[in-house]
Amino acid sequence: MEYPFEKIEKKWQKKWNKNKIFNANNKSEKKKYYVLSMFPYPSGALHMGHVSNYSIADAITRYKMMQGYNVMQPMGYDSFGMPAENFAIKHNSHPRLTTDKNIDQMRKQFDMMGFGIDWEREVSTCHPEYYKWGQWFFKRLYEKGLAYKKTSYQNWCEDCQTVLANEQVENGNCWRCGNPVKQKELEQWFFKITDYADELLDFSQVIEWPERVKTMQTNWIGKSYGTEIWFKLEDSEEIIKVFTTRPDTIFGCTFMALPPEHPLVQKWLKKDNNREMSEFCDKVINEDSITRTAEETKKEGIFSGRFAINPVNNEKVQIWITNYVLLDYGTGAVMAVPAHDQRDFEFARKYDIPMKIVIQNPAKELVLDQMKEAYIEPGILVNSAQFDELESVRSQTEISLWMEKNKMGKQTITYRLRDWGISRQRYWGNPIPVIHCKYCGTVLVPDEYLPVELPENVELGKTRQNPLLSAEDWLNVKCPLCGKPARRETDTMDTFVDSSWYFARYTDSKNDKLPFRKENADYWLPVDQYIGGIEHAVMHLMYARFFHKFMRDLGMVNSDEPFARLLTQGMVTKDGAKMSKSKGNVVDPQYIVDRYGADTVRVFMLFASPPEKDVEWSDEAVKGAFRFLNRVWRLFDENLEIIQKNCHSDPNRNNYKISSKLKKLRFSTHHTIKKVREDIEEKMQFNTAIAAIMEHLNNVYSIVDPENLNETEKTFYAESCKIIPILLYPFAPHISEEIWEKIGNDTFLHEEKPPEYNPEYLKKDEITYVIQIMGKLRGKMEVPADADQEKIKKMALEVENVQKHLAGKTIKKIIVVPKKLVSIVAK
RNA sequence: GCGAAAGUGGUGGAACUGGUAGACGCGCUGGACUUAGAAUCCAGUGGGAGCAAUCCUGUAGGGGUUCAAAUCCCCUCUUUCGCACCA
Repeated sequence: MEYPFEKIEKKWQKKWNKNKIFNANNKSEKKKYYVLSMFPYPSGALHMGHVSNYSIADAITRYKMMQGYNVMQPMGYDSFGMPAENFAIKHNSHPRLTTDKNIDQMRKQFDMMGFGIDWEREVSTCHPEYYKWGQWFFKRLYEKGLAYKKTSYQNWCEDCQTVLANEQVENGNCWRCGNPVKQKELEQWFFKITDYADELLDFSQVIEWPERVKTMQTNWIGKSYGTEIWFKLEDSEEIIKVFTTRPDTIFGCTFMALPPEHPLVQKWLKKDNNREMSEFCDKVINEDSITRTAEETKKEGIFSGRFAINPVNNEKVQIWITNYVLLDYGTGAVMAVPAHDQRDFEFARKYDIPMKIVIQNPAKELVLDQMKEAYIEPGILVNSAQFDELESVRSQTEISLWMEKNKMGKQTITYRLRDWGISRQRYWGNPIPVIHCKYCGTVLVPDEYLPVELPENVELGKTRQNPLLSAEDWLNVKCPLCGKPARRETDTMDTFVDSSWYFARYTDSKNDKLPFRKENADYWLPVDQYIGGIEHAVMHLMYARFFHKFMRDLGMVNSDEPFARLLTQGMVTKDGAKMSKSKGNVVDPQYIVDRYGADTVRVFMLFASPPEKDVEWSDEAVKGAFRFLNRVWRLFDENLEIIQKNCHSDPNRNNYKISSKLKKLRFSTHHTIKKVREDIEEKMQFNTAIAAIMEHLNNVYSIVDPENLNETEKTFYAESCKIIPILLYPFAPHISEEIWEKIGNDTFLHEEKPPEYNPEYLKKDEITYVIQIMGKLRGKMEVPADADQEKIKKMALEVENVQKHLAGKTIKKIIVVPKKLVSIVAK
């Protein structure tokens, strides 16, 4: 007989709902605990990744409630974005329709899983009540000089008249029409995240973040110290600034490398009318960024016909236009030192550009003709005028200071991090609250007119350009300053903007005067436990940190970091691969819940592996989880009366002697309490916690005749049963509540404190020692707990198998590891 | 190429600051119950030798430190993830 999971789960979901136990108060005597899972994109149905993510979050939520915290677990939807727009284009519908439908479905499925969500705080980023405040933040950023416009190159499809994301470029062609993708220079909005670069490198205010996420962000920001060097052009007063981390190699610079996008190159192109040169530049620029940055791409270049002057020795160096320099890193220009930089070396060999050794290898003298690769190690400076014979690493500061003094350059810091481009030429996103006026320029929409609502009557799919251009009523407005006809900005914001502050909105999600009240934010923030996929390690998590710091600088929050603890959970795989429609290995949670119930799915997910690791889906293992819950159910079903009668009295009250079997069970009870609590509280390792409960259940089942126990034993037996629903509650809440009620309680389990273990019951009279001889296991023995070292040694030597192995050998040393083993060294 | 993490039975995974490798689950084998199946229960289960006690071997591969290594160090291989012509 299977336990009636369907009835039980519905019953308790209703009860929780009715009693609003998951609706968190913004004021409380209790300490707060904010549990947040990354909100989902409403793709339609819940998938296994969601189930895994939210099962972890819910286990933490419920456990923290038991510990007496005022817990908030909110939920919402990251509901703007390309998929909905693409779907609408394809099916000639509207993104709002499908989005709302998907959200309704997902909300139902969240409830079916029994997650303890505070639905009163629900947000959806595509609702005007929410996106109004994204626009509000845009304005604040603009006012502080942190939102600005600049041109940048984008993937562009001439035929569709639209910008394409990298994922919409298929083999260099547009995903929709198949025409080749070009690079187009466009005006785009940016947020100046680089202003916060140094602070984003500082992780001292986060309590627990995985090291690797911090490393990834640190590398992404990529702070490097170096020198900016100013090269004059040979035939003009113009200056090219280069950035280098190796000023010690400056005397070895034999050419300069510029990207085709460099403003000087663009200028020369117009001036020279050199066909070869402009063809080369066109080719490089028009390669989409994927191809261009691929490792296999060959280094290519063309001589610009111009020379620059190396300021340190006034030597003429050729200026080359190349495909391997990036416009937006450093100063967008490179001083090439082929003898000491591998990329420059390859390039120089290919185009027969001279090289010069300026750093000698102290171990083995370098000879130009024999070099097969650049020498990038430290060494001794040569051919470097007054710096000859200096050690290269130590010479760096000296050379930089000398250049600074002689106005040839300066010491500087460069970041790999670029400003955050937030412009999207799409409909289904948050409109940028800007109006363009011929006379007044860029004008912000006044706060009282926010939000700039998305027009509903747009032609999706008919016109190929940004649909907002087709909404003429919306597009043409009067300038708020001069009242003359003007046009709205048609770019919408990157959806990462919406998800950069939602964690704060949850603290006051219905507020229509402000994004949120400070008192609420100060009470709840930072998020105590954030949970989500590792794929967001850099982008989302860094944008959110940036926003949080900005909100702090506006005085809206008083914390430095949004997320105190971070757990990056693994993905759900099947047959060793990520579940995806294209691979056809998707398992639908709905089907599994219908068949086995939500508790089973949750237990499986948490039991299959530690949270940060991938979970390999297995139909068989799910049955195992179901079997376990059935065994729990049956235990209480078959022994209900005896448990019910005895579980409410203190097991220590009577003092009949108890058998060694019951002592063992008592040990199991208290050992399990200790283990489960440690696994959850210290390690967040739910798989071993569940394993411990399973083991304990096996121990309880080893008492086959509970009716025949004496009164004291019965209470210990009942205690061993009673802890099961309590410990299981965070993982399988429905069945636990039902059992809790069955054995005669009228409270909810989240009101029950995690049980305490009694250290007295964990003490053992005898301890098993292992005996090793020369590192090999040779015997075991039971030793009284109070035996001293000498006695333990003596006992070990008496063990028969030990004696056998010691025959004919002399004992050199005996090591006793207390409560563990005896190790004998003998020859 | 750079950076990070990982590699343990047939399988998912355990193993505290080095101290009985394989907890718990799945699968498999044998048995009980059953007309039969499902469900359930009992026993066994890294490989090899042996009736057995026991012994040998074993945590990707190779070396090392140690009384003792899955764990620490060095080298190699593989996989996964992230980033990438970063000057």
